[in-house]
Amino acid sequence: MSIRKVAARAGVSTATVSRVFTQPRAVADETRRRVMTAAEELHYAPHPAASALARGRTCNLGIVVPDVSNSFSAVVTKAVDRQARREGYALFVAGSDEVVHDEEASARALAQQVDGLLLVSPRMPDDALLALADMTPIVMLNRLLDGIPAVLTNLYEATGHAVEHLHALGHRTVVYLAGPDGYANDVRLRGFRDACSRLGMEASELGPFAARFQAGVRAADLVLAASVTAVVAYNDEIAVGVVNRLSDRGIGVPSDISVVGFDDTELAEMVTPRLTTVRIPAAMAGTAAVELLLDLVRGRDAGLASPRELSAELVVRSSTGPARVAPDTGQDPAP
Amino acid sequence: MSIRKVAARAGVSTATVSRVFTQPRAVADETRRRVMTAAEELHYAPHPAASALARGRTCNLGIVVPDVSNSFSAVVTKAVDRQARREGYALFVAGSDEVVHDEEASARALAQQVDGLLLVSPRMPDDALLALADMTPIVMLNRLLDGIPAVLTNLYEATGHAVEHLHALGHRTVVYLAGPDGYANDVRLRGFRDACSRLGMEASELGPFAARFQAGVRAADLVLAASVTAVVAYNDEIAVGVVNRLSDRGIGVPSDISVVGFDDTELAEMVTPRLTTVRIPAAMAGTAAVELLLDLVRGRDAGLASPRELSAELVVRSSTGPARVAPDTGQDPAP
DNA sequence: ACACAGTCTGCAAGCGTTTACAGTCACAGT
DNA sequence: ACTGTGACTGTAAACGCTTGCAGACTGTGT
Repeated sequence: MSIRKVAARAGVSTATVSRVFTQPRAVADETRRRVMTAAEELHYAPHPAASALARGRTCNLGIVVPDVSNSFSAVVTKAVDRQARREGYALFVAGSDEVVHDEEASARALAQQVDGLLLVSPRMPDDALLALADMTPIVMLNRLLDGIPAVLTNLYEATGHAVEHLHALGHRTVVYLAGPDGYANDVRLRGFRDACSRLGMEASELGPFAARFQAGVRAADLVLAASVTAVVAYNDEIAVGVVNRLSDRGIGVPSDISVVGFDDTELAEMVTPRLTTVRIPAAMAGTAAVELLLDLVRGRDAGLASPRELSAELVVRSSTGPARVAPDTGQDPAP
Repeated sequence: MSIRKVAARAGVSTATVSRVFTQPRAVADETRRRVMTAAEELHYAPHPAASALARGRTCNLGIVVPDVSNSFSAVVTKAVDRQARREGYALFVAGSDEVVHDEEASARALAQQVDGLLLVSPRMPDDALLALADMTPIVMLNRLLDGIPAVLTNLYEATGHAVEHLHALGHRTVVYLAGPDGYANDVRLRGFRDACSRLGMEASELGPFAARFQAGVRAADLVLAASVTAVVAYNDEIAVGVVNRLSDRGIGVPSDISVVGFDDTELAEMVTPRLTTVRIPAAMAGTAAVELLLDLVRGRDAGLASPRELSAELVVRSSTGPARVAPDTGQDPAP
């Protein structure tokens, strides 16, 4: 089942067979048909490794995500997979489990055998990223670094909207539940702090927490001890953990405490109360990232200039509501 | 950065460099050190495609899942990714979106460039599977076919337990919400039917539904029209959709209707009420599947004999409870 | 008739590794 | 001194495909 057998059977040279599969129009109709027939009869399919070796490209892409089973990552991956396949590329996936070392190792390993690499919320140091970018084209999601194309969202503003929303509901003391260190957390945190100080709200922070449900459950008790009326959580999973634990302890959401999440994963609509959350267009980001990446792969120098920015937006549902009169914080609202 | 440059720099032949990377102990210490130094200085790393071509193996595995962003698939994928990496393999992922044709196409495409393939709940016809198995070693999850190794769960029994559980709670009319056609649905359905008839329960079926939340929402109204007191749903997502919609319509779960899901995804603990569900050990299945696959790849003919069976079990939570007196079904219980 | 362009095909040299085989060398045994 | 052994290294032929180059052929314009 090598190209030679097919060539022999069709009575042509291997070059012709190769052309039939890579540039069909360069071959006469009659010849092409003969070759195709022979190929089918022999169940021939070109050998990807050989092809990759000869052409210097693999027609494979790779994606490295923090957590394969995280809903946000999964949605991104799904979109990427879809778009990649549509463009004729197969997709490697690797999860780093938030471990920087593994992330870097996986990325380097994949870099060898792909035409381009997608890094979702990478946490490795800048120079590691630049080194990677030297090996293969890369595009990042949710990370900013000069010289590396990226797809971002206006999360800073959207976080501000979330805080404004809480402020408008009468909340004056808010806590931010941090996720794993990194750009993704930084931008949320900055948006949170800036908005709070702009609006004169009392802002505090807890964490970092793992971006998981159980971490949220754990966080809830800390939140309660912090005497706040509102919580902004790093992502939906943490937010849901908080909500569940609060409910278990008899604290009403949003009657006693309001909770805001991030991502707008499917989860947000499934839990009770439905989660107010900052929607990040994960699927769109995945698709856009693949397009950007393929532009690079194909030599168009798009995107290096300025990162592509998508719009995140606050989705108000039922986990946020009017603030209760603040618990004994010792300070009254306006006189 | 080819092996030749390294060889030149280290003053040895390419064969020696190659050996340093593939069978280090076949090279004298001193030589090995020289080669390593040269390699590092040149940032050399072996070219995977060339290596694959020469050795006939790629050190890549592939997995095809019905839906990348589905929680169950994602957990399996995560475990597979982890185990594969641990064994020195990179992982291709492809989602079929439940489309049989895409599933088969993806699988065939991947089969070319992997040492082995994992098929999660494949829905393609038997002969397509056998054809695939001719191209590359494959292992299936949640599908049974003579001659192809698989990892299964005793879902038939576990489904029986779910029905018994409902029966014990006094339920006599149950509906099963079917998922996409295929083995996974079949085994649930058989377990459901058999248990119902064994226990003398009135069983009905609706569907098939897509294995998604929204499909469950839609199903809920059909359930209500069917005048049953209990529901067994194809998976957790559908179950949660049902629960949510029922709640929205003022129907209590479990006070009015009990709901059972499948998979025991993280979701099950996050929603209100927490979901009674049949736990399928997804991560364990993924890990086991990789081990089985690698046994095959490495030539051990394990697993062909009988599929590896893991145990699924009913996890009782709060979405099931004592049956209400049945609505006007026109028939009384025992006289 | 002849030159020329255009279309199609084949030749053969890679692409970067691996590995069977053979060669070299040092050393131990006789 | 000679052979045998083992440890190490090099030679060179694959692996299966791509592609620049050139040759063969057909048809057109003059």
